[in-house]
Amino acid sequence: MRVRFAPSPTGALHIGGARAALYNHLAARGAALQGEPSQFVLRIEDTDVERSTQENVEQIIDALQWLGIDWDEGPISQVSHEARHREVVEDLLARGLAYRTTAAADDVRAYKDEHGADKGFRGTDEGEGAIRLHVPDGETVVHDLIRGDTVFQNVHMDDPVIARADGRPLYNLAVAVDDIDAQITHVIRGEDHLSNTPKQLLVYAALGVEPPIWAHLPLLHGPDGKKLSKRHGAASVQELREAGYLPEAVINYLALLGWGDSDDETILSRAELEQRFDVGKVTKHPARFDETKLRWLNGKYLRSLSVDDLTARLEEHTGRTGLRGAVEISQEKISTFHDFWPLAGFIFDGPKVDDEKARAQWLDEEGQRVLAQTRDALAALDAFTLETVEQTLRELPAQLEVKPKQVFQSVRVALAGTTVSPGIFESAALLGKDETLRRIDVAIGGGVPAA
RNA sequence: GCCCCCAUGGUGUAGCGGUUAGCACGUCAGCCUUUCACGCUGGUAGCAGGAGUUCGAUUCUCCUUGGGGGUACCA
Repeated sequence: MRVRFAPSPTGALHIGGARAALYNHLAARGAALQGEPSQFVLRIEDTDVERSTQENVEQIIDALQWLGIDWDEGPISQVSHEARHREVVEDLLARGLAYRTTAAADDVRAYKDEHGADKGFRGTDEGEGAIRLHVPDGETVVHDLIRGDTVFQNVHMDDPVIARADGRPLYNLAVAVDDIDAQITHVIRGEDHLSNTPKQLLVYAALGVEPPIWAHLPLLHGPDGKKLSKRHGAASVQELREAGYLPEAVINYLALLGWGDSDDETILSRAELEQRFDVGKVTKHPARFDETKLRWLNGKYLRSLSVDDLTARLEEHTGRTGLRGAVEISQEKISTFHDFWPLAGFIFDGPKVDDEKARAQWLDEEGQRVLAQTRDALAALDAFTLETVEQTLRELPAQLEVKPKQVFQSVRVALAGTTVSPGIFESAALLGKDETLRRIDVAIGGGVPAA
């Protein structure tokens, strides 16, 4: 099995594209597991030289590598096949399978007005103009691993333009020729290509080459059912990465978006996916990309990481260092990298200053009285550890005859500036005795945290 | 307009003629609990509609409706 991923080099790796890449990759790796020689070819090219910039190509490669999708051949990043394409076009012309015509969109419309809206355009050889392929009578059947057979009546098909008047090749010719040359056996791509497949099949037939096995994936939509775009939030892998998701979670989520197994497992490792994935079982209907479940999955993966591993990733993502202690006490409370700083940032940057409500409720007269007592109790500790801090704080409510919540929340607001934080014993222990007492002092002195 | 594809709860899916229609996310309730989470328990919610075929349709066929794609001298 030889499959390829051939995105248009626009720079961003669209989520739908990433899923197509993943499915190709899983199909190849899965087949390899069965002992079948398999290759995954990466081809980033365009008949439009302008768009195929090195920068765009590199962005896609980078996104693919982040996801952990590797390739056996490629990437082919240049418009390197034009000569070959021209050669094929000349051959088709010479054999009378294609012809030149100056007919443009208006002429095609006029033709349909005359012959019927469902009749495909048929031109005559004028010896100049764009090059169109002759569509023969009959029908063209697309055999698809996911959809079964789809029959297209050739009468409905316009003679497709395969090259511009200046000889530069067009997509439908280029993909077919490139896939033939690369000896691709399975073409797994988005459903948006299904309607154009008959045109490509015509090229295969004209060249006398056995076509590959097709598999057209359903498209991805946004949460509202409309085409996925930036206004839905993240629409590309780069944006997902920036939003603080783990590549493992993204892969797992994408694999399950449009494909399901009779097995009910949800959390699947790369190895399990390679083993179980079956293109034939991909759904036929479009799926909505909804970040809610991705967040949940991401949290699952994030919590399963070792503290060291998570710390390293978080330090890379935030550009800060010395995060380990904070990571350790925050891990079970966050589901993406972006949740980390809002939760634990106070440890490094001081208490939050904008939560007036929390301060009003917990640093009022009663709160300050409790904090004063708390401060004394903590100050008396020789060893300021998680155990001693916890023991001390737990004894306070009874001694002061207040509810436990009064003590814990007042301390929390004094240390963090807000009512949401990692465990309070853990936070105090991490801050250390001096800093903990300092923050409590500041809170008692009027509740205004120091800079 | 023309051609093509698709249709199970709010979302992602399992199901492949007979099931109490399963699982996961979400949501709701409860438990746990120093906050927020995590975790656990339980609940809620679905076969788009209409004709057939059949002893029997979520499952097969057709129509309607709805959604999507294609229709460039774009990819």
